[in-house]
Amino acid sequence: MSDRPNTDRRDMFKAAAMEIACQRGYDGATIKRIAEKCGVTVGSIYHYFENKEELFREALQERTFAAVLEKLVDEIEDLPIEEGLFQVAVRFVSVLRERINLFSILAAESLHNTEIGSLFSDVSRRNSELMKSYLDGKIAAGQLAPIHTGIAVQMFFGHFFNAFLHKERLHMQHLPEINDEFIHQSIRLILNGWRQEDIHA
Amino acid sequence: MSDRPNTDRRDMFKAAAMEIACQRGYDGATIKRIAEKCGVTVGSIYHYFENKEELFREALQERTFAAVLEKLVDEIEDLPIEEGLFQVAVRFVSVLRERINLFSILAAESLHNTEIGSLFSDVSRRNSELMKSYLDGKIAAGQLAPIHTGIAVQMFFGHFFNAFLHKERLHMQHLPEINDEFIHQSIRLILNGWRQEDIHA
Amino acid sequence: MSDRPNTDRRDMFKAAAMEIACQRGYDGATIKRIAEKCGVTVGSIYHYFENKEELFREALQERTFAAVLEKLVDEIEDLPIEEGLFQVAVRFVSVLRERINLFSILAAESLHNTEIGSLFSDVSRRNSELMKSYLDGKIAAGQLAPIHTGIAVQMFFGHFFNAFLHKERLHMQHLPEINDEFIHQSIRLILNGWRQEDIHA
Amino acid sequence: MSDRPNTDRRDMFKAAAMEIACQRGYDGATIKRIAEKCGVTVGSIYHYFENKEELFREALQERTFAAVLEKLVDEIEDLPIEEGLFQVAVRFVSVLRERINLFSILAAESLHNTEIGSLFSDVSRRNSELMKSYLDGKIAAGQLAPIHTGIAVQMFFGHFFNAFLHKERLHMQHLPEINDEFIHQSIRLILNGWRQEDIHA
DNA sequence: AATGAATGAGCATTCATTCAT
DNA sequence: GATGAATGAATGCTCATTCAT
Repeated sequence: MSDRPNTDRRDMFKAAAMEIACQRGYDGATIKRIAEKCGVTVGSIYHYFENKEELFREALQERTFAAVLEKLVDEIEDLPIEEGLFQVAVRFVSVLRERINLFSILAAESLHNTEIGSLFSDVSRRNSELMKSYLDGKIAAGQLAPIHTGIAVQMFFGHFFNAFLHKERLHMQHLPEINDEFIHQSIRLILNGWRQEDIHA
Repeated sequence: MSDRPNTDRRDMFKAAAMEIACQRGYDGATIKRIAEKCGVTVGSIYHYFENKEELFREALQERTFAAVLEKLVDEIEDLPIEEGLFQVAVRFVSVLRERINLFSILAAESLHNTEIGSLFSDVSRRNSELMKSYLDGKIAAGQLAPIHTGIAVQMFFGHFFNAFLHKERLHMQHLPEINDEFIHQSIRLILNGWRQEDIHA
Repeated sequence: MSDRPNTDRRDMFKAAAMEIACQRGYDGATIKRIAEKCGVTVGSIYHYFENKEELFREALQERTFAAVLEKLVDEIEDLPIEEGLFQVAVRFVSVLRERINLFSILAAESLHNTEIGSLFSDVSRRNSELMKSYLDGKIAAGQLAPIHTGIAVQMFFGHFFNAFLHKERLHMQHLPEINDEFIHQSIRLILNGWRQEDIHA
Repeated sequence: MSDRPNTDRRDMFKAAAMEIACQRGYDGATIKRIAEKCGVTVGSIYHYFENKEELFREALQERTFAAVLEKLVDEIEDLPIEEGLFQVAVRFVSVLRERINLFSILAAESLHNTEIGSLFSDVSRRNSELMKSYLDGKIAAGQLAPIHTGIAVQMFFGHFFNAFLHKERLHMQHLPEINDEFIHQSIRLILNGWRQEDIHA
């Protein structure tokens, strides 16, 4: 009836692919390992996906942050910026945590896999735009200094993405835990800057 | 003269390994490809390196940023912070640009290669510590607000690393160019914060 | 029907492995040669066996003498010792002859392959124990002198194993043929000893 | 002055080859490993030996038991047989122990290396003949029963060779230690036989 | 005499993919 | 839908041997 039958089965494969690729990389996520994790044979996967690349492209595409951000931007519209940024950061980190698999692969593979690279680029752009328009609104409303929002957004997401990857994926022990306290301090740093005040006076 | 003679040859292999790995990942940088690029046979590489891992470990280890930062920290000691941070950022970006191969592999492989992961972690820690002690000095001197330097350093390097990777490695076209202007604006953003306040008035 | 399906195919590989290893040793029995002998490609063997070691371990394990000896010991219980020992020796030699491949590998590889070595050791122990309990029974029944059965068993199997290997595997032409006459004389030698005494008069 | 210069150096290589081959087999005794053990480079060995086979052939040839046995046979001529056989066995075992390397390789490689096989065969024949003539003398002197000395000699050496290899090379723990007691018991078994008869009364 | 660099063939193993059943 | 068998190419690595220096 449909050309994409048995969605459950496809999803199972995608989930398994993500999980394994997270631990062993794209090359390490062999079709055999994915099949074994799902309790089927190798050939079976080829019944659902043309090839390995299709499996991964689909799995990655349907697991991005942009969808979450879209809703979120509306919800925080009326909060004070500090609170709004906090909400976004919290959700961002929680999505990273949930979908650590996806982002690991995205980060790692996009560096030498054109297709995944452009997918990453698209996701990144959508996020940037949503966030920029939020910040531009705040500037227009006089709640934020007239900063370069392009750079600001990059700094915002980049900071949390980096911090998360290094702490929770690479387990760098010299780094602070990524919790509410960390997020609060980060945002305060972002908002207030590092400069010693009377200096600014 | 040394127990690791014929440094030239070893260097050639390391450079080739970096270059190929940058384009095709660690797994994609096969010994055969490295050998071909150097115009020798596979076995020849094993005359110089115990195995693939040794080749990469050495190549990566001797291409980190920490050495550069060490000298730099002394040089900028007496500059105003804004200028000091600018110098560090400029040098950081220029090293990234020079050694884009290294950092691509580091970023990509450390996610699922324990050895490279811990190497990355070490490098990261050394950088953090150097920069933190610089910032702590500035705080003690009253030139910087008493911020959480751990987070600040992460934000600083993380921002430029991310921006660079996304722009110059992944070629995300919606992002601004990484030039002096970008660095200046980024640092001003960092120092002043985003907040709209009488403070800034 | 079983978790190790397609027994025929597995058996084919094991048989080929034995045959080649007999002629060229364990190291000389490459997977490629085994595959070629079976008319398949290399990868195909790995569909049936985890690795080379598993292939050989299984092949060897199912070709030991202990199983034969187990039955035989019951059958010869009531025969006179000379006849009983003759039966065992005849069967032992005939199994050696049948499975010359196996024993060659066992003998050769166990000297520098731990796994095969311990397999050989196990087989050897099982044989020893079966034979010892047979001899102990005979001693208890007063049909045999109260000898050190451990050494006796070693001497018994050792003699026929050695004689066989040297004559039929290494083709040492100065040695007598291994036939019924040889076995009879060997057993008479074993039972009566070499000593010249009025005893034998 | 000679076409085989620098005997010391050649001997060093042979000894190293034996030692390594004993632990890892003929194939495992690579030229590189032999060179490393001797503190020279690979190419150096080829200065002394045409190839690997020549190195091993020579090493094996000059390390047999026959020379020892030749002298021994004279010395024991006048001892009672039991004592004579004990002396031979003791010396045989001690030579095995000393040259365990050689005999391991001989036993292992002769099974699939024609050249080594025929070398082993020669050594075996020389030993057999010496021992047979000793036994034949004893029979003629009426000190030994008129046994088939060909088989007897095979049994004698075969037993100790087997026992030694299995116990001290393969470390089969269920087997008795190879010591004077073991040798004594073995010889008594050989001389008196196993049969329980009024004969022995 | 010795070195060190190089080679080419070979090895065990893995993998994405195909396809008859 | 699913399986299991098969393939062919590739991978990291090893080895005996050669040879200019």
